[in-house]
Amino acid sequence: MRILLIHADRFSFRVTGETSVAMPSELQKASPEGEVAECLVVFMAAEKGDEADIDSVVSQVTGEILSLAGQVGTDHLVIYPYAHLSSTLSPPRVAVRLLDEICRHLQGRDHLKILRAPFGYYKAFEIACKGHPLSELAKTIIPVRQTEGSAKAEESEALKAEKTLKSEWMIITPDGEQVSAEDFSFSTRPNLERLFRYEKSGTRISDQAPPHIELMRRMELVDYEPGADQGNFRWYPKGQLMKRLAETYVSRLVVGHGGMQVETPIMYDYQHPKLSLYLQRFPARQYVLLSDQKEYFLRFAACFGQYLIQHDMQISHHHLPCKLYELTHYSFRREQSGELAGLKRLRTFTMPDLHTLARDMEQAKEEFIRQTNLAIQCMEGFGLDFEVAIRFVRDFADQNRPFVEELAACCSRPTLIELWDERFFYFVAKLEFNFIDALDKAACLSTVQIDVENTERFDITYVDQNGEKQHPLLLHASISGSIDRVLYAILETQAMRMKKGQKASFPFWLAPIQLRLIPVSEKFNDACRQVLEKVPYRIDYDDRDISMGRKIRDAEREWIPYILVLGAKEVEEHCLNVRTRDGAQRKMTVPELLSEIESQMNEKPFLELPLPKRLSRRPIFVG
RNA sequence: GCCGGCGUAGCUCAGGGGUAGAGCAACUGAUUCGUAAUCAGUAGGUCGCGGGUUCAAAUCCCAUCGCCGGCUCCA
Repeated sequence: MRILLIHADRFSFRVTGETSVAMPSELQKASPEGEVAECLVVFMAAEKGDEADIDSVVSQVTGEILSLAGQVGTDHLVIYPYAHLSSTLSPPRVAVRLLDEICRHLQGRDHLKILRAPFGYYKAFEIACKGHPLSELAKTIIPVRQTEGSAKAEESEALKAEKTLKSEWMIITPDGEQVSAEDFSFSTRPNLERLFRYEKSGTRISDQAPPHIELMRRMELVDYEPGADQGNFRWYPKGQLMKRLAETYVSRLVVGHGGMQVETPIMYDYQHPKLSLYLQRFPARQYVLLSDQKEYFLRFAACFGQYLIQHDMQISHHHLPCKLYELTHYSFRREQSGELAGLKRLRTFTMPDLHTLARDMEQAKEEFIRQTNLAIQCMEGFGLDFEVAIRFVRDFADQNRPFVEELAACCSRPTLIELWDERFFYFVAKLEFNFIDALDKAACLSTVQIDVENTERFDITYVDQNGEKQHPLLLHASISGSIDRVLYAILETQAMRMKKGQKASFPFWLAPIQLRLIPVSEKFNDACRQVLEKVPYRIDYDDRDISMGRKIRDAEREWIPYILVLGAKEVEEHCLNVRTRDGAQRKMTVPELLSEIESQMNEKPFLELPLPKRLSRRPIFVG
């Protein structure tokens, strides 16, 4: 940071216009004009690199100012952002933060009178420099990298709070019985015990890579992309198909539940007064994008976009509960590099995000239960097993016993409860469905939360029976959790089955290839083509010039649910020889086969195969 | 982000200061096949990228990127 200090007999300024980095919030913190008699004027410009250690820059700058003010004997200070002091300016966000901090520190000295000029505006000024030896001083302040102990000083309030946060762990059974988690007999719920130990101590033991990583590549679903930032994957046709199917399924569930689907921007103004307040609770966890001079952050969920819509909506009590839904394609979280893990944790991911405005706590609880049931239905559709954890602020749980018991009952399994003495976050209740993977590690999928803070912060209101504006309660829900993570859970589930010696398989509606025709020899290619036309599912045929045994093997390794072998016998008898994942072979007609499949689709979405139907025409994406 | 391990052909991996290796896949040919791998041949590599040491580096050293694990973290 560069500073220029001038001891003056007189100083005045006034704002004349906005620059490209103007932000309205500055005008609330600083005056648009001002005039002082005898004073010390501090011109300053934040430079690139200052963000490496804000605290050190602030303490050095305030040190310089206080020392000079003492020497020249003045109590009047003018803090004046002046970009022209440097040719390597910091981002505006950093500059404003430095200004704020410096002013805050100086204001701590009661005797000082401080006048602050706004950042980001053109200003006219007049100055009368005293001209004595100490009256002019220019300095360059360089951040001192702090030692490791204090490097975490930037830690946000919320994170600090979480560290000191004490919690109690309970288990509640579906019939409402509650015991301390330490005393609960986990013998029938080994995964619940794993979740509890994992949540309580946070340590894990593993020396292997999660098995879904090999599977996602071998099955040609998803892969790393070395040309992108870490945690940004490439999706091959089969993976992209499964992803779209999963997305379609979840979106249909939510819209069926009353969610009004919207789409909101993926990037937001870093200086937006309301958003930046929210962001400060969780610093340095998002991608920042520089466009022209302005900075934007990439959303980490649909919250912002939906808050901003809800703020502008006209909502009466007749409209509640009011639900906005978005499939956030994409959400971005700049996780630490060491935290990334295959499809389990990405930096760019897709997540369904539902926000429900509720009139009062009764309505919020009602919706909470409905959305929990929807999440259960969703997990069943994906064929996923899960363990339930619910976190409450203790007072809320005490005052809402019947609700807690009803929740436990509708989860119909023993549920882990965490009780917090105080509320440090925006929610009073948070339900999670946790998946336990092949390495006994937990990952959160579905979640439902009651938010008691953000409708006020973002000024979201509805008009009640008396015509008065009220802040509603807000429910956050992700019915499936991240779609990428759903795929991780499906693959891990299959890896666990294989470990037990069982055959892996996808739910029929999600299988990229649902049926494969295998001609006994080239002579039957035509017959295959005829069957192909009669089957309205994702069906292909293996016309490669290789042995039949080999074709069977390849189809089995792709986990294809139905393998149809076609030779002289079948053509003659007008039937199909159907091989299924259980190894059985059955003779069936096409209509018989179709009616069996119909029930397996179970009213789930269907999408066409985005690949050539002839295997001989299909390129190879991975080894 | 920190600590540790790894990076050689499209894939899985061997080699370890002096001519770059295998299996599978690909390609060509033979084969026309009855329920988890038909046979033969051909082609394929700046040994992650960048520096350094050396007569000589895939090999040793430094730096960097990526992957995996642990810590931390997951609004």
